[in-house]
Amino acid sequence: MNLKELSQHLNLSPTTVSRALNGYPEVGETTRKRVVDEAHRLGYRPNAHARRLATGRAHAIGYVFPSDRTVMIDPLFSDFVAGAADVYTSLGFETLLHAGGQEDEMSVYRRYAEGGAVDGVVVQGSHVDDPRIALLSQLKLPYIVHGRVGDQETGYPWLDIDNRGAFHKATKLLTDFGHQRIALLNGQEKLTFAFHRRQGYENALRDKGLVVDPAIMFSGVMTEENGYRQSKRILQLPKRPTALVLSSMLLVSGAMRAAYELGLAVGKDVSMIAHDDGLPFLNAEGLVPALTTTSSSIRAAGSRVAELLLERIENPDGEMPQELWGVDLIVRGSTGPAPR
Amino acid sequence: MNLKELSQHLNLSPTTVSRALNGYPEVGETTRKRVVDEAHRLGYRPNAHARRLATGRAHAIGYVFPSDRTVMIDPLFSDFVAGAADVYTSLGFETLLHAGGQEDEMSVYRRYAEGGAVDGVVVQGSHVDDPRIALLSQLKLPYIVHGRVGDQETGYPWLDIDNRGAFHKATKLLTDFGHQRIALLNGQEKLTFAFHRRQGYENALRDKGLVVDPAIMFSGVMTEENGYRQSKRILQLPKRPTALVLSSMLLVSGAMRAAYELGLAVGKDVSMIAHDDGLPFLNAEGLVPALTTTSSSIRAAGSRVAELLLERIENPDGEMPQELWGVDLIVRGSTGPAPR
DNA sequence: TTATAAATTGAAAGCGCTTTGGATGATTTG
DNA sequence: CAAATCATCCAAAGCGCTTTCAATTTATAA
Repeated sequence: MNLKELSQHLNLSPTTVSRALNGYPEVGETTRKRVVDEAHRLGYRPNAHARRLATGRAHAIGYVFPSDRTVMIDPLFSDFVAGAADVYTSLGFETLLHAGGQEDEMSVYRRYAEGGAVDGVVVQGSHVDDPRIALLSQLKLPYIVHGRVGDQETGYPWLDIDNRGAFHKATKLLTDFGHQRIALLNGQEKLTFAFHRRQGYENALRDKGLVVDPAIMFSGVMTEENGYRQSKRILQLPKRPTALVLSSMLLVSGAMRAAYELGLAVGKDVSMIAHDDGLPFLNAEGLVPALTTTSSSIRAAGSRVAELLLERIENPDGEMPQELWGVDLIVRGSTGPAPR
Repeated sequence: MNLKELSQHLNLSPTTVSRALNGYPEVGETTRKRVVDEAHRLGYRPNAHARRLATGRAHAIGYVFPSDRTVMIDPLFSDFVAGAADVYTSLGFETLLHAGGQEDEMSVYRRYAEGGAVDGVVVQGSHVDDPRIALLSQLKLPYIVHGRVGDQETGYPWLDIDNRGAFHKATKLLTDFGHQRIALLNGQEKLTFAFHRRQGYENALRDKGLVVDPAIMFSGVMTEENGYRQSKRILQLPKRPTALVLSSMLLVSGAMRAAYELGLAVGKDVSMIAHDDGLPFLNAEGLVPALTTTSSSIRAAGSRVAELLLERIENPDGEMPQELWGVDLIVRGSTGPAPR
């Protein structure tokens, strides 16, 4: 069943039927109703590709994952995409996923731009020094960045959470509790979010005149195992830290394991505070003691990024969105006064 | 830059250029080279939609997620899709994601089938009684099921791991170690994989004449928190089990936490064995003690499913793929003789 | 009542590609 | 040397939709 057949059924021209279905005003209300009803009755669905070819709009958004496995693998990204897919789906857009393959990320963007496969893309996992932005601007392919490119804030559209502020708050809470030696277990610091978190952490330490000690800092892939290993290493140092700041709930999972094993009571012997992205399978409140967190839903960010991108596609010359989300500090049982 | 322009540059007809680029034999080798080189030089990319309209093939595969959030949310699904996306990408197929929205899953399939948006779909999270299979067969939309529909094995294409066998093996290992009371922490048993795992578990118990006790069995969403809560509940029962069989590494994470908290040594006071889907952020070997697992990479399954689906699209009347993957039992430190 | 504007409808020309059914000239065969 | 075969190439007809432009009908104004 295609447009032509449908229009013959109705004794109308394809033109009119097309207009009726797409809500154009030049068609009488009675005919519109007739058309819509019949289309529904016959289960007519317009051919997506024909429409795209005719309109030049793909009605699709692309997510291309860096070939770097450590990124694709991260459950944060899935949750972020899930939030976005919700939005696209409800607005009739497709969500395209591009992962792996020999073709590199940049050339995928080129193909997207020139082949018209998508109307826009979302850049995830932004690096401190990210070449993708320049390319996309040049390609005139609408895009939005989740995160930021290092400290650059102007000239491109982005949505980010205040990672620096969050980790400043988190660390300050600990110093206010009297902690003097505070460890940091961070993500890969080539990624902007981790870079910012480290800055927040360091600034808070410096505010109190505390030293920044690389021996109690870790930067790497945020797996449970790294959380365990690094915590264990750090908590066995001669000058053991009394608190840990962690970049992910997965790291926490490992860190708690290490603490239990070393016989350290979380919230007493060692305080922990982590950033919680709201991963559905790992709940900060469900831990014992409940975990103090800086908290921000990555899924919500995914949805909002999707909205902003669609607006931007609709109106490319509109204002360039640049949203910085505040992060809540939620104090629970895993943080307490420094032991003496 | 489109086909027409490119062909004018070359003083050839669009026909010849198209053929040269797509590897048809009716074009001279010298011209082909000329065409390919020039196309490359000018950065020509065929318009994806035009090609699709002309060929009638979407060159895309759809993944529609059940509106049930507990499924979309599961990191297993992301890893499964990631594995598949790898394959599609490298073969020039797009991966379409459909999540949420008001449109229900079934009507998305209808739209896909009639609008030609995709060449096929993958059914994930198969239920014991899954209505999707009947619909898809009727729609003549090529598909493949990851998992099975209850005990039905014929009449539809599927790839599954031997969940029943895996959990039989796992439970048998424990009974062979002399365990008499063995708890099960399972996924939602409306999902076939969990249903099968339970069967494997129960059969192994019955083999030894042990009772199946609902009091030490759990079925639900596989989160860390459920792992913790249920293990804690079960390990505090008057007749405490000496071993746990778990359906997911996330459950293990919580279960270990519970064990530590109750002062039970894993591998001695309580044995644990879990199914490991190879999630990259939660490593069974990295636990202490290293976890005994039944192990099977869900990512690899994703890739294989993708391959099978593509073959099926290529050749719809070929043999119907039905693959049952064996599951390895890897014995590590978390299992030991029953304490007396 | 007639000229004019407004509301509806349709014919036809794309969108950029693939593919059928020839053409053309070069090569081989009897 | 004529006939048949090959190797190349091209014109043109779609694929199923949207959209411009024109035609027709109906409502409104003079």
